[in-house]
Amino acid sequence: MQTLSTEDYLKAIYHVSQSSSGAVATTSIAKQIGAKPSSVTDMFKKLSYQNLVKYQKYQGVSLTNEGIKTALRIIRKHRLWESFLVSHLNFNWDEVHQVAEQLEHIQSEKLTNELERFLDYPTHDPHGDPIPNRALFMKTYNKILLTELPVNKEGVCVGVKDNSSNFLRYLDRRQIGIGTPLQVLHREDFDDSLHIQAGKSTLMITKKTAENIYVKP
Amino acid sequence: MQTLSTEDYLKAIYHVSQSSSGAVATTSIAKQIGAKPSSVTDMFKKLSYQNLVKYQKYQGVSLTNEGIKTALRIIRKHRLWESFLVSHLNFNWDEVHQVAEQLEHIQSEKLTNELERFLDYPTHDPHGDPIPNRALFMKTYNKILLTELPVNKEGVCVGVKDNSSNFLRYLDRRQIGIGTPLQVLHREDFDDSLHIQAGKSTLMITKKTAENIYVKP
DNA sequence: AAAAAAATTTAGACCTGTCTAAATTTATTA
DNA sequence: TAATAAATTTAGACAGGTCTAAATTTTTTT
Repeated sequence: MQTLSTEDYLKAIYHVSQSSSGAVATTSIAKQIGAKPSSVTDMFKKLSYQNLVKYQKYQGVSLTNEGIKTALRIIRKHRLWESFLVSHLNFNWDEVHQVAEQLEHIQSEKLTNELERFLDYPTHDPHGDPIPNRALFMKTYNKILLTELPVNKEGVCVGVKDNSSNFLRYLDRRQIGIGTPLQVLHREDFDDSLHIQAGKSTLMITKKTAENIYVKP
Repeated sequence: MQTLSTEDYLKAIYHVSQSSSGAVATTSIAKQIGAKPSSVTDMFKKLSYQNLVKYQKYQGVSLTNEGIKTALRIIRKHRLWESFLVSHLNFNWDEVHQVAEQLEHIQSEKLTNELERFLDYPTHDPHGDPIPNRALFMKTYNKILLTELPVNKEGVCVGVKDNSSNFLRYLDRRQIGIGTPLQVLHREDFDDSLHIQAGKSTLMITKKTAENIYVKP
């Protein structure tokens, strides 16, 4: 049984390790958690003692199998709750994160599994991220960044990289969401901006925006 | 903004003060919370410093208006979540308490209010306890203990005093629940046991059982 | 490869909430 | 009412998680 804090660290380590290769550095977790590197070192030692991470001084950490399982259990809960908030409690996709950060720590297998059933076994959360099932397995389809979609090839928005409220609300205003058909009409060499077809409207987006949208070709 | 612990204490103080008159004693809270009296004293000082309770050395505590409001906000969440667990997640009324103890600490007004809307503004939880509304007001109808119901007078079960799993499952087996029509057919002088009509069946219950069932005449 | 910069760890401190053991106050009983 | 019992508080300690400041190691740059 983990404390709130160890759960937060395991999740952070999992996420950082997904988006980079090799061991996870102290500083990267400090940034993610919002703590000082010295605090992170302390926690690395505790997690190592519990066999949730492999830790070598000055070399960062990597999750053990047990650590991965614990992280996935938390991510499962986080994403199920996000789905619930959007589908039944009138939350917008930019509002769910903060609340799900709290709900993900609730300990009750029955609650988690019944919530999953109630939601009819969703496979993806409101941001397009896959939800681990009861066996902690998740289906990840091969998605690419919108910047990598060849010109004129048709795709569908299946996720976002940046989950900030700012970005998500910006997408709302542009009427881009999960499931929106996307197509790159023209790539501007000068500043890498893109002219795209999004649903029924055409619009211009910057490289930075395109780098945060996942599409399935 | 309160910590988990202060919220637990406020709720405990509220409950104890409801079922007894005058100031709330250190020991009674120690029992309720499962902590040592010395710890309770420490917490009383902290709560007093925050103006959530009035505290006089050796004289126990009483909630301030602010303390009452905070306690009711937690009780509101607790009872809404219990209702949700029973009505949508297949929990039995004896299983909800432990999980609701966790969920009641989630901080999000929107979540609470949307949950209330989703449940269609319930006024009572699965144990018959009233749910404070958004303004923290709750309807309490005048209920009496089954022991106080005159012989042959018809009543309806509207709540239970003992919320333990043991007792609730016992009632399940006897097919007594919220809404069940109850009538005392005969009171046995020898041991105060009662012959009662419960729905369509007649059965015998002890005084101790009857003392934990609330009825509306 | 030496010097400088960046990352990481250690040492010592603090805060919250808890505990035990001892001291004090209040309540009960003889 | 004096003695005893019960309740309460104080004092000092500890564990978890955090911090700052200083020391150490690794990485980068010249």
